[in-house]
Amino acid sequence: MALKTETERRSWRQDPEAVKRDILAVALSEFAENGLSGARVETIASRTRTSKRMIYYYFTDKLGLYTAALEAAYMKVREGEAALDLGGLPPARALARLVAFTFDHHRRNPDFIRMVMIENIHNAENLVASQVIRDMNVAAIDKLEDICKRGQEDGTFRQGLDPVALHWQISAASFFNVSNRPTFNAIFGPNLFTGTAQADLRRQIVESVLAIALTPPALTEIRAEIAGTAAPGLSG
Amino acid sequence: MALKTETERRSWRQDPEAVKRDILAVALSEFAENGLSGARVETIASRTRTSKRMIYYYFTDKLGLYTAALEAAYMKVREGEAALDLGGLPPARALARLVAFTFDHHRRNPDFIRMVMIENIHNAENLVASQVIRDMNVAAIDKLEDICKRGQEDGTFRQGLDPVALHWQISAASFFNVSNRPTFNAIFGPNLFTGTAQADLRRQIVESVLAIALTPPALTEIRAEIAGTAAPGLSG
Amino acid sequence: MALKTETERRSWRQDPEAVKRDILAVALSEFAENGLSGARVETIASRTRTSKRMIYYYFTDKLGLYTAALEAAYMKVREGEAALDLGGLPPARALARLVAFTFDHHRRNPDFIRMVMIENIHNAENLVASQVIRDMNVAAIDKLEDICKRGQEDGTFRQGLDPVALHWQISAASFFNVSNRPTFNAIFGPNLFTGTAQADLRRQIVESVLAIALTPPALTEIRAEIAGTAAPGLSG
Amino acid sequence: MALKTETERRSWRQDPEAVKRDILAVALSEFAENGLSGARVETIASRTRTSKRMIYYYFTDKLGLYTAALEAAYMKVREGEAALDLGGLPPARALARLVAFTFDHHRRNPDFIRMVMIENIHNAENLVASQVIRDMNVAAIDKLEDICKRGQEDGTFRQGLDPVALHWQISAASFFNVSNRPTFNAIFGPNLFTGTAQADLRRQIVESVLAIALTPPALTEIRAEIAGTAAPGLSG
DNA sequence: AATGAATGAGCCTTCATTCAT
DNA sequence: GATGAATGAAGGCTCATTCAT
Repeated sequence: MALKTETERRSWRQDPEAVKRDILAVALSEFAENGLSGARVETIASRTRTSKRMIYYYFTDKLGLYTAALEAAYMKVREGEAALDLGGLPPARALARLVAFTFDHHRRNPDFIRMVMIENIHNAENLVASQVIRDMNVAAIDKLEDICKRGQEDGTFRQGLDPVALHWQISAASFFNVSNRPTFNAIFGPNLFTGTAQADLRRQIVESVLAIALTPPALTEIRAEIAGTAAPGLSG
Repeated sequence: MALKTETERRSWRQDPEAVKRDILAVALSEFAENGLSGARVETIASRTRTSKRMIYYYFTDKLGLYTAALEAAYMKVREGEAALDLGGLPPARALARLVAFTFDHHRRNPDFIRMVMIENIHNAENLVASQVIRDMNVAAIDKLEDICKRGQEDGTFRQGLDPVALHWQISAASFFNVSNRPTFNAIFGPNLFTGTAQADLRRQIVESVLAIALTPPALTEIRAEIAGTAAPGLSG
Repeated sequence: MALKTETERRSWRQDPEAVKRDILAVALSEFAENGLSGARVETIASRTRTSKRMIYYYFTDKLGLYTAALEAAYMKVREGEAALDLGGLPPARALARLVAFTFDHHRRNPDFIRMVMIENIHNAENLVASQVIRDMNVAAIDKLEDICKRGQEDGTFRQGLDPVALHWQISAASFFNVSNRPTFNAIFGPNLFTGTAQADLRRQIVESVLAIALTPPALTEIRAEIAGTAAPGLSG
Repeated sequence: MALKTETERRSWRQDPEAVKRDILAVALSEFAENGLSGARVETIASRTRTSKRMIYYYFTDKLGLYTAALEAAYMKVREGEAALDLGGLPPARALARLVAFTFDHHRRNPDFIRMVMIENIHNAENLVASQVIRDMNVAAIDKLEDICKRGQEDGTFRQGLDPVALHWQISAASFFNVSNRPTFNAIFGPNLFTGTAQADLRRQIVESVLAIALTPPALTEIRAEIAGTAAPGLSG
């Protein structure tokens, strides 16, 4: 099969990590597109620089490859999140930026969203089995927890706020925006997914989350602030 | 397989509609559980009172059966929604009740949620192909459109409100609450899915949607109202 | 593959039992020749009038086919044994005939011997799992038990004789004669497996078993008898 | 796989014979357990202190390794037999001891028995190909031939006795006792393989062989002898 | 309308073996 | 001598689908 020339092969031989990365990248895209049972090992292999045999050499079986791809998807997204710099922003502004960033980040990573959808179809069985992913996600709301703590200390955030519940709110809107776009689009048309409508949605989500987290006076204040300036952190 | 007595067989013979319903119910549950490629025609047939041949007789092929199951899922859910009686409620209260109802309704119909997830994985290709479903969904926001119109007429709702965008907001939270429960639960634990936490979430979603739709004075007013009474429409 | 004409196919269509028998006969010969892991489903199928797919349709998997073939081998051999008529022979003569018959019967059924060898290599795991075979074998020493009882009643057989132990003696020689012929032949040459040498071996085995079972006087008597007549029942 | 420390490695480095012995021991046990096609080169390698590559380096291919293991099995057993000291025993007693020893020796070497079974399944093809084994086996009945000669010279053994046929008798019982234990046990229960039953079987086999080899008067005599003494050579 | 039998394409996986260093 | 990486051929098995009655 796979007609690969001898020179092509030599170039990446003896670099197992590169081979694994290559396989993983293809696998991620195939699984994201077709699901666990829908993806074909054959197809994955053919899009790879290596052979089907090497997939089994490095990943044991189809499920092993899927799990590795799932982990890779999480890792990639978490790395992107880590790049988010909330600098010395005051809590309210930091939260606003975090929400907007999440909304944009999810839009930029549809493969990750699809992998999570697929995992949910499978009742998160493989995610549960992966200690790697569970560890990563514990750290995922560190930023949010920090913001909440600071906001409560300086009195701008409500007391009794649950960072996990707040994360749920942020995720719900940002995730749904990508995951359910096909059906929503099919039923109600593409209007909501154009540039300006998406910007409106994002603004609304930021608003809603702030309204949940902030005390009324702090909310009034930041609204005035935002209205008075072009929000540089929200562009994306 | 499944040893079915002759008398059992006769009971539903000559009733093609019953046979189709039987097949459809099984198919829905199997597709919802395993996805399109994950579900097995063999398994569906064995859980049916009929044979595999009848599936092909009535539904042509696997995809035909899947599409029919998808339509059945939508139909069942839309029927449930139709039962919602917003009576002569004033717009704000009607909206609050609609949001709460949607949240509860989605929780009660995980199979429907899963079918929609699966459709999204398949880029809504089969939903697009089904005129039946598209028609149903146009009617799905009739209630919401009516509420918006009435709210804008009596001045309690903001101008320039888009019913579809509002529907998006309502759906996002209600859908995500069911669709992503497995992964969310796996990562952050089950706390958010207990009775009281779910009630909190629902209240928050109602709040957020009202905050988006209502004018500030109307919002202040309904908050006072709700605070003063046990909200009877939100139970469930 | 398997170029089988349409007319060929029609002749045995809709006769599932014939198809199963056909598969089973081929499977028995292939497993006996190559062992469980050595046999190829592909090869079995190609020697069959049907396709590989039907093997799985009727026998679930390779192990299922193997077990069925093992059962078939036992069944065939036990049927052959059932044909042995010990009539109203006195115990000593009946025993002599039984031993000689077993020796001959094993020689005539090398496939059965090989299946039992293979089962022993697999620690009799599949035999243990087959209730069918275990039941058959309980009946296998009925004849011998009857002979022993009669012999002890008329005083020609020793007291305290164990039919199972006697069966062991009979089997050991008769089985080994077939099972170990290849290695024995390779090392010591083919002399022992020629017609006259085999006849000598058989006579010796009959002698040995009688010596174990009979009381000294009865043994002396039957030796005289046998010497005086050509043993018609022992030819083979 | 198998994390082996550098120091471990050095200890047997530069000692090719030790490496070969190590491989051979593992191979013997794996082939004996699983047969030729059932054994996995991978598994053998992993149980070894070396790598898979070394197997091919030293033994060319799987069949080469199997043949070497077969030879090793024969060699080990023949060495054990060589240790048997028949001293200056009179022929009848020597024969009795040889039979008893063989019975015990086979019981102690089930791996060897299984290798011979496997060879028979393969029609002794590899044994035939091994000059080493054929030479060894010619010597295997030297002891027996010597006993026969001495017995015929002193008149205690019958004339016209074939040492090979006698070897066949001894082997049949001793071999079958180990080779067919799994199936026999599965069908008739474990009774025959307990300590006392095995002792009975051994005594019976010794008896039978003596009955075949000795002249009637010599037989009577040795029976008296054995009855009068605890047979020291038969313990095991 | 209904059914058990049959089918071919293709899927996941494994095996013994060899290459490059 | 020694090793991890790599390979092609094939092996067991499953899938949606159709045939003959």
